[in-house]
Amino acid sequence: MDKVSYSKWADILKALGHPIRLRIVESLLDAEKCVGTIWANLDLPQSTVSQHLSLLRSKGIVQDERCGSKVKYFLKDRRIAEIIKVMKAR
Amino acid sequence: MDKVSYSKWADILKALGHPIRLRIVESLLDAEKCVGTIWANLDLPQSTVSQHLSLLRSKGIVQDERCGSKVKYFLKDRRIAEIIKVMKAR
DNA sequence: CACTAATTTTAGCATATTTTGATTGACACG
DNA sequence: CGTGTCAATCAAAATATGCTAAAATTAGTG
Repeated sequence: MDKVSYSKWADILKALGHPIRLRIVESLLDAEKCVGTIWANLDLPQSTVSQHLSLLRSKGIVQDERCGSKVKYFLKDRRIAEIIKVMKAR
Repeated sequence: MDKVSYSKWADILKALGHPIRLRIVESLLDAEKCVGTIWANLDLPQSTVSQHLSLLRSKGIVQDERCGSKVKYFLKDRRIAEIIKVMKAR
């Protein structure tokens, strides 16, 4: 792995390395969801959820798409899903 | 994934989410190494390396074993290696 | 024991991250 | 346009992390 990859992947892993963000990402494994739906599962202030989404977006882990008055989020990199699959294995 | 797993894996991913620690872990993929050898590849103060090793150890990512005056480190959880394999894919 | 090499630990400081209320922006609808 | 809903951003406080330098530990050797 070259230097760029090290810091890129370190950034990605760091972004995943937070319980709330990990839950958000896992909730997007099977389907895209809008912010309100993600928020509904998390018992946290709306701004907190939005900040975490913003971080995940800035690292290229998720992508958003406006859909009328809502904003949908979905996973952007297939490998993220694979990493989570490894974690869940046994 | 249950709540305990979320915070456990978030901790693990956070620990991996640092370029130095990622390099350390990657260097242990193929073989165990003593601190001096790990240090030699990193151009950092020895105590800094030791602190990163200590963190990786506290998260159960690596394990150490004293061997005379040296201390060897090796990966403890096979799944960590699998996560890195996913990262390196393409 | 004294000396050296290998490694860890501690302490302090600078930076970065996390959280949250308040504010702002975007959109739909009457 | 005014209002309500959904979501992003701002700003400030609290907390956590990373690094350096110095001191401490542990083991091997004469």
